[in-house]
Amino acid sequence: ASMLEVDFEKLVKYACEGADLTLRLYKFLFKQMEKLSLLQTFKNVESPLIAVLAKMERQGIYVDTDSISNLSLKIEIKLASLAAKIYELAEEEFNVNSPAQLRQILYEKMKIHDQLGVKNIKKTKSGLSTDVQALSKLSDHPLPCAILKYRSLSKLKNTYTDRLPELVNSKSNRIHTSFHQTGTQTGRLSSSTPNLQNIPIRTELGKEVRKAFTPANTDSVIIAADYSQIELRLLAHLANESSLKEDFRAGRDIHTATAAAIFSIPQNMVTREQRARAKAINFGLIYGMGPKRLASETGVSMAEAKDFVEKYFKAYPGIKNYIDRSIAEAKSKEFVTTLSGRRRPLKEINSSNRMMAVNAEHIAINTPIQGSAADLIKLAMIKIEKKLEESKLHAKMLLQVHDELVFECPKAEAQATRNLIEEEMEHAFPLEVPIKVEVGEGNNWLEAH
DNA sequence: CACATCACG
DNA sequence: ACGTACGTGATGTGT
Repeated sequence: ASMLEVDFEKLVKYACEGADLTLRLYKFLFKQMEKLSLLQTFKNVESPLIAVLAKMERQGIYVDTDSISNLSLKIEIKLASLAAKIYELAEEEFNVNSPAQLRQILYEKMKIHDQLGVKNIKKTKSGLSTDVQALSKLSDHPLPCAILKYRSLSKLKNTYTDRLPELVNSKSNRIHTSFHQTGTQTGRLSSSTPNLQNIPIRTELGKEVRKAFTPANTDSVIIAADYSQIELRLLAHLANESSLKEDFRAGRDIHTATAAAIFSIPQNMVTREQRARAKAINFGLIYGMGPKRLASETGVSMAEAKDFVEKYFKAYPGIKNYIDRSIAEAKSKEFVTTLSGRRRPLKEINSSNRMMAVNAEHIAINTPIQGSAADLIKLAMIKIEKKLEESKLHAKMLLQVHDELVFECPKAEAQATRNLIEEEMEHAFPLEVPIKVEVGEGNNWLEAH
C-alpha cells in the first residue's frame, strides 16, 4: 500500500516515532564517536561523503545493452560446445557447476591427478579442491582444461552479461548501484546490486564487458582517474622510510627500484624476473606476508624467500621499524588507526590462539595502509564534487573503485575536467611523498584506462 | 544458510 | 606437522 492510503493517525505516530528514535540514536552515537575520537573522521570524511555518494547512485551509469546482450549470445554458443566436449571427455553427463559432482569425476572416477602424477592438490572441508588453482595444476589434461574455460565463461555470463541488462532502470536507462559506507572493516566503500567494483578487466572477454560501459551520448566521454601505487606511497609516508620516499620523489619505477636495492645492482641491470620478485615482496608487505607465502608466490625456496625479505629490510630499514612499531602499538591499544583517525578494533592481537594472533598482526599492518588509501580517495571525491559545482563544469562522478574514479563528461569540457580531477586527487591530503594519478579518457570505460 | 568458487582493488 | 597474505559481493549447489 502507498503511504497516502495509510490512516492519518497511524501515519503521524509512525513518522514521529522515526524522528524521535533518529534523534535519540544521534545523541547516543555522537557520544560514542566522541569517546572513540572518531568525530574528525565523521565530520571531515564520512558525513560530507553521504551527499556525494547519493548523487552518484542517483546519476547511475549508462550501459550499452545491445552489445552486452550480443556478448551473452556469443558466450552461450561457446558454453554449449564446451559442455558437449566436457561430457565426451568425462564419458557421462553431469552438472559442471557442481563442485561435488566435479570432484567425483576428476578425482574418483578418472583419477586425473594420479594420471598426471600431480601431488599437491589442496583440500577443502569436503575433499580435494576443484578451484582454479587446483585445476591449473591438472591443465595438461584436456578435461580440467575445458572446465577452466567453461568456468570463466559461465561466471562472465551469469554474473555480468545476463544480469546487467536486467538492472537497467527503465526511467533513466542507466544502472544504479548502491554504495555502502559502513560495510567494510577498513573504511573502503562497497558496492552492491549490482556490484560495480568488480567489473571484469583481466581477460579478453572480460574487457568486452567493460567496453559496454559508455557515455549515454556521443557528445560525451568517459574519464577514468587512477591512483598509481597508492598503497606503497602511503606505506612510505606512514613508515617515514627515506629510501622509499626518495624512490617516489625521483619518479622511479618502484618495483625496479626495489629490485635494485635488494640485489645491490644498478636499476638498468634489473632483469624482468628480479623485478617480478621485488613486486611480489612489495605487494606482500602491504598484507603482512610471511616468507612461506612469498616463496610460493615467487617460486623460490623458503631459504631464498627469507633471504629476500632480509635484504629488503636492510634496504628499507624504516619499513621493518614501522612494522614492529605497528604491531607493538596494536598489542598495547588493541586497535589500529588510519590517516583520518578511523579505527579498527583488534582485540584478537592478544589472543593466546597463535593463528588468530598472527592474522591480527596481518590486519594491523594492512588496515592503516588500505584504510588511509580509502580516506584519501574519499577526501578527493568530496573536493572534486565541490570544485565541479563551483567551476560550472558538467562532468558527473559515476563510480569509485577503491583507487579509481570514473566520470562522464561533455567532450568540450574534457581537458578542463581532467585537470581538475588530477589536481584534487593528487592534493587531497598533504603527504611526505608525491601522489601520482593517471587520467585517461575514451568512448568507454576500458578505453579510458 | 553454509560452502565453494571467482569477479575486482 | 601444519598452514600458507589484505579487503569486498554474486552466483550456483546442496542441505
